[in-house]
Order: sequence, then C-alpha cells, then structure tokens
Amino acid sequence: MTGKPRTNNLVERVMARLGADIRGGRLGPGARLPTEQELTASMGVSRTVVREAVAALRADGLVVTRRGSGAYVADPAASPFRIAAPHAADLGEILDVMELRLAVEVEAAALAAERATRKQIAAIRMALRSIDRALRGGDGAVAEDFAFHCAIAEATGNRQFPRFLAFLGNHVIPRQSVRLAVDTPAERRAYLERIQHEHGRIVAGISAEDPAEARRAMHEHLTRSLERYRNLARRSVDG
Amino acid sequence: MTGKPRTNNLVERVMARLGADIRGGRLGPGARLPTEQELTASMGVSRTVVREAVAALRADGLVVTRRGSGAYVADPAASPFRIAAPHAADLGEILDVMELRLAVEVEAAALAAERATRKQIAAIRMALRSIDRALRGGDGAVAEDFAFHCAIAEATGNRQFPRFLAFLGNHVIPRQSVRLAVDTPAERRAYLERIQHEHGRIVAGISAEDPAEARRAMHEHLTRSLERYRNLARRSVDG
DNA sequence: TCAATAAAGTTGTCTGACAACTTCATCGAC
DNA sequence: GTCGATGAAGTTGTCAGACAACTTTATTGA
Repeated sequence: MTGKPRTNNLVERVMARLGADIRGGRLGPGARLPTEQELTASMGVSRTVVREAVAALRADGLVVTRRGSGAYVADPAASPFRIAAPHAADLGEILDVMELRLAVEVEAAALAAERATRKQIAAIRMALRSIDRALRGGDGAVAEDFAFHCAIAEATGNRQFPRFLAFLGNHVIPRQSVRLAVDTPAERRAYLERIQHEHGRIVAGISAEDPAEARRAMHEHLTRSLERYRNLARRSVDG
Repeated sequence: MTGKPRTNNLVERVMARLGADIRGGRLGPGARLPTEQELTASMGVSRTVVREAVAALRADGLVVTRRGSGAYVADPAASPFRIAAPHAADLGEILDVMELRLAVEVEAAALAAERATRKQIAAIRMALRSIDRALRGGDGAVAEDFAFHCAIAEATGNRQFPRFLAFLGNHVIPRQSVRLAVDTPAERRAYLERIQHEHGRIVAGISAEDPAEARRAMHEHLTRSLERYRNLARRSVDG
C-alpha cells in the first residue's frame, strides 16, 4: 500500500514521518513529540538518525526542543514563511507563483516611481541598455531581463522586494527559454522587440515619478508574460 | 571583540559559523565545506554536533551532502525563500514587510474580483458581517479583520496568496492593537467605522467583478493603514 | 498542607566503530 | 603511451554505549 520509501536516507524518512504528523495535524502546536527513545524503537533507527531529523525540523521552525523535557511542535506563528522551489513539472504551481511575482513587481514599479534615487534610475536605464545590447547580439537576454527587474526592485528602497524577486527569479523565468523553441526567428524578434518596448514604458513611468503609469506598465508587461505562459500550459495539456 | 557566544547550544554555534561563511560569500555555491573531521577539530566539538548542524543547514537548503564525497554549498536557486519573523523592535523591517503585504493583497483583491465563486464571495461577505458584529460588541475585531483579508486571498483561487497572508498576518497586524491605546473612544469608533467603510468598498468591487475598482479600494485601504503605522513609527522615534 | 529532597526521565554531548560510497593514484594489459 | 581495472585512502551514513545537564514527578519530612 504505502510502497517503498523513496529515499535511502534514514534521516529524511524520519523527517518525513514527523513532518507529516505535524503538518497533518496529528500533532498540534505545543504537542509533545515522541521521545528519542520511542522514535528509535518505533522507526528502527539509531538515536543519531532521530537527532539529526529533529535538528532539521528545528531548523525548519517546526519544532522546538527543551533539554530535559522533550521536543514540542512549534507555534506556527513563529515559523518562517517559505516557498519551496516549485516542481518544474507542476505548471499550475508555477503559474501560481508567477502571479505572486506579478503582484510584487507591480507594486515595486510604483514604489520605485515614488522613491528611486538618480543613481537607481541610472542603474535601471543601464540594465535596459544591457538588454538592448544582448538582443542585438542575437541573445535571448534572459539574464539581462532578470537584472532589469531586479534593478527596479532595488529602487523601491525596500529590501524585501529584491529579496523576494531574487528568489523567484531563479525559478520562474522560463519565459523566453521555454518559448523561443516554438517560434520562427521572425516571430521571435518581434516578440523580443515588443518586450523591450514594454520595458521602455516601465522605465518612462519610473523616471517621470508617475507611480500609476509605472504600475500600469508593469502590470501589462507581466500579464502578457503570464498569458503566454498560460497558453503554453494549455497547449501542452490539450495536445 | 566578538564577545561571548550568545547561545549555549553547540549545534547553533556551528550552524552560525557555517551559515555566516556561506551567506557571507566566503563559501560560494558549489564550494566544498570542511570535512566533519576538520570541523570537529577547528571548533572543538564532537562529530555528533557537527553532523546535527550540517543536517540543519541541509534542511535550510543551504547545503547538500554527498556520501563519500563531502558537503557542498547548495545552488542558491534550489534554496527556498524565507521571511524570518521580523523583530518586533525593528519598525523599519515591519514597514518593509507591510509594503510587501500591500503588494500581495492589492493583487489578491483584483484576482478575487475576476475569479471568485459565489461561495467565496459569500464567505467574504460573512467575514465582513463578523467584523460588524464584533465592532458593535465593542471589540477591536482584529481577528475578524484578518479573517476578512484571508477570505479575499482564498477567493483568488491561487493557493500562494492565502499562504503568504497567513504567515504575514501572524506577525504584521499590530494595526489596531497598537493604535487603540493612544486614542479616545470617540476617535476609536470613528476610525473603526472608516475601516469598515473601506472594507465595504472592497467587497463591492469584488462582487461587481470589477478588478480595477477592487484593486483601487484595497490599495487605498492598506495605504492608509500603512500611513498610520508610519506616523506611529515617526512619533515613537522623534519623541 | 506544603516545601525540600530524591528519583526517574529526557535532551545535549562525547567517543569509538563499522558500512557505503567516492575519489584518486597506481598498476597492468594492450 | 593509452586506457581500463584495481586498490587504498578519504568522507559521509549509521549504529552503539556512555555520561552530563536539565526537567518533571513522586516521595518524604516537618
């Protein structure tokens, strides 16, 4: 029924079981975990393995340990927010995360329009020129595109924005790389040029210190990007 | 100079050192960590401690281990995004996170307006009535307010939004509780009524399937909230 | 009844050992 | 000389036992 364990790693097996008990609610906040002795017995592993598993769960913020007393399920309020790397296979999950990214970037553009320093605007402009250069070189300019968006996030003056984007960018920018394979060179050039036009409009909004315009421009830019990706998802599902 | 270690926990001490080496760039992605033997020697702890520290770092996604080969700094692209619970003392950090929340909630309102099912809209309306009831009972309705925002996040149909909000809500809703202490009862009632009026406008936008209006309403609502908090921060700093 | 004390239980740390696997140098055949 | 096989050394994974530090509970005594 349960099948063989997917991993040879004993620590992960113990982690998986305890993690499931916690997240599944069988062990509520504040509940005490089985003692190390009980776990070694019930799972047939050594204390070393149990302790490493608990150490990992502690690092995840799921449990706290009290010497002499036991290990307890942590208050969820104290555990940090995490977004695991979405499985590349799960298109739905990727789309969900992309929407979250859109939310963050749209506001970032508006904040950048309100607060960007001259230096930061110059950095954004430079990133835009880097994309131009890469495009003229026949490149997809994926890295340059990402750097451009990061420059805007930096210009918010809010450290959470670049942090968030830096994470998402690593996972959720299959844009060009995924898409370019299915297009003709002519379509591709047209597509990249339109992208760059959209970028230009975003920069104009920020430079003009017009948050509403910056927001609109970024929103349209990312909505189109999302829409393309959604079509791709539909296509790969239907046919 | 460095002072005594803040923790008695040896595992955390080793984690702190390795984590600092990694995040500080002294150990770049792909770099190999010192062997367990070297770490036991250089830090004067047992192998047990070193192994638990490495297990924790692995759980954090900072390190991957290869049996027979060594432990390596993970590709940052594979490590999950985390927002640690902001220190309550650090007002600037809280404001930063609140801006991130604003970004997410504004888009959530728009998505809810596009996609909410009848059932979801009913849930939002019910949450709104719960706030009403609590207010009439003389309560601050903090929990009910949070539930209202969560209901909107649910109505996006995107699981990432409620997840994100569920985390932030636990940390960043000192709104009323902080503020109410400094106001007269009359001011307080007026304030809460205006909040509720803003809520009503958000619901109207969502019900009318008008994303632009829902977005505007939510944006104004949260911007005011943020502004109040900013003033509070200024006040507590200046005087 | 209540406080001090003892005992049992639990996590934290140390030590030593072996298994499983990787890496690299050495050696031998061609 | 080149290339593959072999073996040794090094490294992580797991097990076992022990003691220290601390908490909780039960016992005892006033």
